[in-house]
Amino acid sequence: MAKDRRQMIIQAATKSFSLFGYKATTMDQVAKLANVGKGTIYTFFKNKEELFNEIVTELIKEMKATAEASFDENLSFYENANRALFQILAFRKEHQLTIKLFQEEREIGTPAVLEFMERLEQTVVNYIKNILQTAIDKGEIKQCNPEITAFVMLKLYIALIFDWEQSRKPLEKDEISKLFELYIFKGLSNR
Amino acid sequence: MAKDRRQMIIQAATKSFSLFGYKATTMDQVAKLANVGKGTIYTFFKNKEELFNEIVTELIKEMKATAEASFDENLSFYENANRALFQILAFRKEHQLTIKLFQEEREIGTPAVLEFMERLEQTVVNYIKNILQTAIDKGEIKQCNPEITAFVMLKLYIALIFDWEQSRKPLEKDEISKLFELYIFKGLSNR
DNA sequence: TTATGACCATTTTTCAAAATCGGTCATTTC
DNA sequence: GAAATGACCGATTTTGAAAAATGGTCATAA
Repeated sequence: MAKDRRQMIIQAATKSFSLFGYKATTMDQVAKLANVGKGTIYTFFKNKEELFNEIVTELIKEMKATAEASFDENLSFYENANRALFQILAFRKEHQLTIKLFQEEREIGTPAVLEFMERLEQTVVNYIKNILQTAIDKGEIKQCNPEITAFVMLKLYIALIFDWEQSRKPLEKDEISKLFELYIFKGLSNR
Repeated sequence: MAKDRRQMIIQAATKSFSLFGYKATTMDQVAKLANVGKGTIYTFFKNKEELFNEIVTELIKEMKATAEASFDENLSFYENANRALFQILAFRKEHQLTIKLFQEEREIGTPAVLEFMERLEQTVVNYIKNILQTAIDKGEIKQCNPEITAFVMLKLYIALIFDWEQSRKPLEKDEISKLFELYIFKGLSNR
């Protein structure tokens, strides 16, 4: 039962963060869930925030892996970007930990959680940026600032998936995909 | 001094809302500023929220007028949309009342203020929607859902003006204009 | 050497008293 | 007598001090 204590602690903390968020998770709670003394946690992690960082760093890695897994060399830039963003935002919606943290960001604004969100956004933007750079180099898309473009693509996706359904009927997956193509890729112009 | 009491009250309330926001403005405060008894306010306005609505309705009208003033029949759809959105978001940044209300939305989330924000967004989307519909009818741009498109355009503008400068160096006005043209109008595709 | 939980300083929560608020209406003003 | 007023009311919010809880430590136990 008490084999790899470090793993037990991470498991327990993940569970608690997912259920209660960062702020409402106590170290006593984690210790109890992990079946270790509280002091033991501090032999593996400097403090609560580092324990949290360990977990969310892993989460971000997983998200990146999911996005990368959906990448297909033979598909167009647009197809790949669309897939990547969709995977990432689907991940957000499906994993209890990210759901809880998004809620905590909005409702409490816990600094550690805000930092995580920034890191997450930066990671996504960087990933899309790479896809963009490749497409630019291949001449598949116009010259453009990859950082700003990646940023805009992410914001567009968030607008279509999250913001739109704040007040209107949610859009279907392939509707979103079509709109994404229209706005960012093809452009509205007829000339 | 006590000429048009209604105007005095509106002036005083506007000042107080601009300085302290909706929640932190008291009816006593407004009465004092307007040099009237508190009861007098209630002979003109049903309650605090209606006084507020009167003022922000006027504000929204002004914004719309500013946007409409910058409209030029002879310019392209892109030019007009860009001008309209720029005017509107510049208005936001320059008027003390909107600045304060945006802050209150983020920091407190006062219901009356949230309602105003929704109304504001809806008005902007509707206005852009009209410009879009005209451009579609003229065949200047592709067939598209004008509501979603207007929504996306607004969100893109907000992303470029407000969100980007949360963490990075603000973009210049003509940079934003160029990016807007690139993403929404021309599209990234080289094919 | 490693694990632990009683312990500590600090922060957060609680909760009741006090203050403040939006709104009313009997009285005053013109 | 119509319009204006501010003392007043019930409801909500703020305050502040006591109590509880929390992150982190470290002397002791395993």
